[in-house]
Amino acid sequence: MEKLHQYFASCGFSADEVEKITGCFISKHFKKGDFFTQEGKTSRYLGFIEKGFLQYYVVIDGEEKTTYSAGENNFVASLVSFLKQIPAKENIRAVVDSDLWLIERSQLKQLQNDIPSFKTFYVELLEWQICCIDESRLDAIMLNAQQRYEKMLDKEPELIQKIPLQYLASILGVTPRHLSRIRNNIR
Amino acid sequence: MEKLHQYFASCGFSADEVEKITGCFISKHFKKGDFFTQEGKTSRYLGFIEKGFLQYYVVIDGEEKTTYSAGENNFVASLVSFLKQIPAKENIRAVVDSDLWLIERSQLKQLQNDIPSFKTFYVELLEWQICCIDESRLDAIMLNAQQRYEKMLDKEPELIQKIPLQYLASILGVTPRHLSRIRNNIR
DNA sequence: TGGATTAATGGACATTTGTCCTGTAACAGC
DNA sequence: GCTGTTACAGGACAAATGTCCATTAATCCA
Repeated sequence: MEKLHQYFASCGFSADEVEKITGCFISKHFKKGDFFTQEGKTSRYLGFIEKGFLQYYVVIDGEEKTTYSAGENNFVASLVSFLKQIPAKENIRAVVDSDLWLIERSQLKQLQNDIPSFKTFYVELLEWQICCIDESRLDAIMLNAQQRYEKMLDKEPELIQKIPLQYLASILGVTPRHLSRIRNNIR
Repeated sequence: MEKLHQYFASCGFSADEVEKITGCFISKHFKKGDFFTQEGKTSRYLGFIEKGFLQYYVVIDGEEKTTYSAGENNFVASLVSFLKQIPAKENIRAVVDSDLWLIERSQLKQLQNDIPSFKTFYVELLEWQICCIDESRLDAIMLNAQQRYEKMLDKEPELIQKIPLQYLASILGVTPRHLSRIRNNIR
């Protein structure tokens, strides 16, 4: 069974509701490097990551800086753009081949009208997103680059094999040169 | 008129609703240095900053690291603790004398039941909080310390007079020694 | 499959930022 | 007003991280 179904089933929706909800999503495959969101374009979809990993980044002085990243079983969106329907400030791209489920903002609102408990679910989803962003923010402040690398090694070991190191460096907030030093330290 | 009233009036609530909503808040004065939230304690209140400025921080190896800060007309809470009702990971304290309005989570839920449009308001508040956190996160990544200082100089000039420089340094994510260098550069 | 392109490693050096410290100024309480 | 305490500025040095580059390894695709 797909992770999307599992996810909504585990949120306490009935089988019928899960069908109705997941029916609002369309599936889309993203090849490594494909864009989910591009800077300047307004985000139409909220995505659920069935498989894969996505990186949020901005370009400053021609250099890519990662602002966030998200893996399987999580939702993905340029939140400010999607929520306010304004052009995105950031890019989001798949750093490995990824399978996503997409839903439009209008359908998300429709579900809130059609299924009473969905509004509560949506509030909880927003609260959850806040917690996730918060954790990533605390990590960035409380851990140094090596500790963040070790945390990633621990949480997503297989991912580190798949992502090009230059992306990984950007996700960790350091240069590839410094990531090379960190990897050397650990050995 | 208080900023709290103005805030809810500007959100489109009727005069009666504004009265009912603001009636759920209690006012509390925080002297410079007083704690709004302490690490390890579960946050009971969501606060609205009528006047003042608050700093969120964690202590690592005996050193305070600021994770977020909030000024007038904004809400304040250790969000994860308040939302999930678990012990807070961070401290929040007033860095200048501050006046807050406090509301309990249960009353926040009650208002959502009593005033239909309040649930929508609450969703928008959460969405707004996400946008605020997001902006602070992007600032931390996209700007260097001097640019963050200049942005603060621009946005909150009077605040910089009032906050002890050691706090300001922590808010900017640098040591006091380095803040001294930055101030020197700008002159 | 071979040649061209891209990615990873790590040396040498530069820059940024932190640590430790000292002198001075501001302030609080008696 | 004196005195102990705390806050601020900045020198000297150290550590962390970035820049630039050359070498080697991996990957792509005609």
